[in-house]
Amino acid sequence: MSGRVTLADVAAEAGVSVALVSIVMRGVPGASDATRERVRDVADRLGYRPDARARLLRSGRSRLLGVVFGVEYAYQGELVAGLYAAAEKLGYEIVLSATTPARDERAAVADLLNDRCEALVLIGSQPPSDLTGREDVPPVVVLAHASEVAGVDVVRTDDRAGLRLAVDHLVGLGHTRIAHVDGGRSPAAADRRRGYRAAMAAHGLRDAALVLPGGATEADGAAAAQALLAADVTAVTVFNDRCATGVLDAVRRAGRAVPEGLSVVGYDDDRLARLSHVDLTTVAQDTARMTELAVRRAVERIEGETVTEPDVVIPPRLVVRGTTTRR
Amino acid sequence: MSGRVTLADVAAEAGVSVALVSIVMRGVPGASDATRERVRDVADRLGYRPDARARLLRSGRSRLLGVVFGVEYAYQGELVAGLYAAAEKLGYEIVLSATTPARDERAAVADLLNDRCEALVLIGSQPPSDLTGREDVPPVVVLAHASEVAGVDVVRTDDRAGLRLAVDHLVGLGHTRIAHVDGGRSPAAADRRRGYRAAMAAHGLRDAALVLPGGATEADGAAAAQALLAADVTAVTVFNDRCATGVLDAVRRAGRAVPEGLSVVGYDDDRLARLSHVDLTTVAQDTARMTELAVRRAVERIEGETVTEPDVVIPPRLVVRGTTTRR
DNA sequence: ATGAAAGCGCTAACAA
DNA sequence: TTGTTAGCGCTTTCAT
Repeated sequence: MSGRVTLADVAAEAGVSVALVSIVMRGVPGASDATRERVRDVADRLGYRPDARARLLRSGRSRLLGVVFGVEYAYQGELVAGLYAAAEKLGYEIVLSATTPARDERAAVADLLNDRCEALVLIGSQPPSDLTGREDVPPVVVLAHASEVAGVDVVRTDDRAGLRLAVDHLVGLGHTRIAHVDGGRSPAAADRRRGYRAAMAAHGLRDAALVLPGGATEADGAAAAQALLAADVTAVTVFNDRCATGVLDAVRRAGRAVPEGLSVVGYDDDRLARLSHVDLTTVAQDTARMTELAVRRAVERIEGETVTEPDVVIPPRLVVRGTTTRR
Repeated sequence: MSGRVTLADVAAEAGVSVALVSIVMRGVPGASDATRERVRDVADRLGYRPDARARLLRSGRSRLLGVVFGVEYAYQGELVAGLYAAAEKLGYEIVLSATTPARDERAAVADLLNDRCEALVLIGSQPPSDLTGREDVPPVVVLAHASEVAGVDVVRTDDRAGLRLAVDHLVGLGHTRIAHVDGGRSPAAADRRRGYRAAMAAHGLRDAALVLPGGATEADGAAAAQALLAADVTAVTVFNDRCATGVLDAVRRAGRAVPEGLSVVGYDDDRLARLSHVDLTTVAQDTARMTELAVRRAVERIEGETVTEPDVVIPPRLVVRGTTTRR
């Protein structure tokens, strides 16, 4: 069995009180260096591991940050990795709770709540109704997309600006007939679609705007490619890189060259886009900065600091690669 | 704050003892239906959530299954989803601990151990040395690849048989010059490579066997494509579907048609392979069955049942799609 | 069917 | 610097 060795065991073996061992294990002041070393030795030898639960129970705090994410989305994985790093720096621990096709965000959140997380970070989902209205609920930070839900913090990329960047780039290359493949019900889809429309309008291209139904995955992109080929366009902005990859592949297989016959811009700059054989022009989100800020915000809320701006918006960055060209 | 409502609060409000509320909340016998209903009502109204930690602390058991997985691998995500489902059926809870580029399996496992998980399921990694030799360590189940580590259970697909299936299929189509793109340091790579070699030998093609260095991602596959094009082969088996996708794309962009100029077989049957525009012939692992068996095995160990076969091997299944053809 | 009391492993006051 | 004590929220005897 795991964790059979308790503080008391270590204390007995080292010939000191449990309180002293506790002090040593936590690394707080209040023990002599000699004792410290001896206790550490004994603990190591016995294979002592602090019982996270007992510790939290007593201290009244968990220092736990709950993270809800979709286990099938690689880009969300990158965010999770960033959250781990950021949390560690601030002395908090990450508790993961995945959504799956059979497990919705409500279930994911419930687990986190039972674990007494001090704040929740939501990636790729909106706060379920459990989290709103109730009084005894921890602070919530929505990461990487906007949220209309009242009382939650948001850390996100300026997706409108992102699409503005994409459209500007394409217009700069001489394109005017530019379509947009939509993200469907994905939380960030609406913002990106609006950004596309606004950018087109800003270039006097309001009437040329064309939004095609899409989604968040390669299959959605491949499906959208048919409509895209039928439409009279020379360029397209796509909801995200996964979807763009699908577009790319289907378009090429239909015999239309990219970028010569069609310029394609993705979104996210995920691993996929950077692959040399994909080499996708895309809008990059500053993942490291976003995760850092999300954790910082969560901690600010936990520690009761006053937050002036609940909606933190990070500027995106255009990464020009090989799927766009002058028309 | 979360979880401010305690058993005692509910008890006071309902006018009963905490012990009775505990009985009701756990759904065990020992309370009248009337009381049961009243207590439940009060608990709901107060928004009571049992404190997982306190509960575990006292009961001595956690009913927690720790899962280590790589957050960037979609296929592992499918396994995680299956584990959630299987664990729920048996009344266990899943605790996720991700490995990331900055967080190795040792760190991931340490967290799980501190959480007092009663068993560990490892996907995509081998047990770190912390887990071996020590006495006070929970049972470990390695999922989806073989392990040489003593004392751990393994639930995996018969990868040798999987490659046998792939090679048989290609030979049946008339191919004899068949290469294999390797999985590099991935835990399952060695087995698949050996399976490939054995299958080639079985067809009298030992001398035609050609193993090319690859890896687990699209980029690795794209890189391997160069060597593949230079080699005099008409077909290739690839370590996994992600890598195969990279191969596919790079090969086609080099002007070689698939399957006409090169037949390609992947491995995993992940979402990627099923996409209509990828349509990859591949070896499918029975994900649902594997996760089910992994959880079952973990629970058997926890409950001290005698296990006769520590290495559970599931047969793979060939899924013929559009990337293979007669030569 | 219900309640009182002990204690899980730990931390936090406080005392020595 | 070190030890003593109380108690976190819950489950588990054991009474009633």
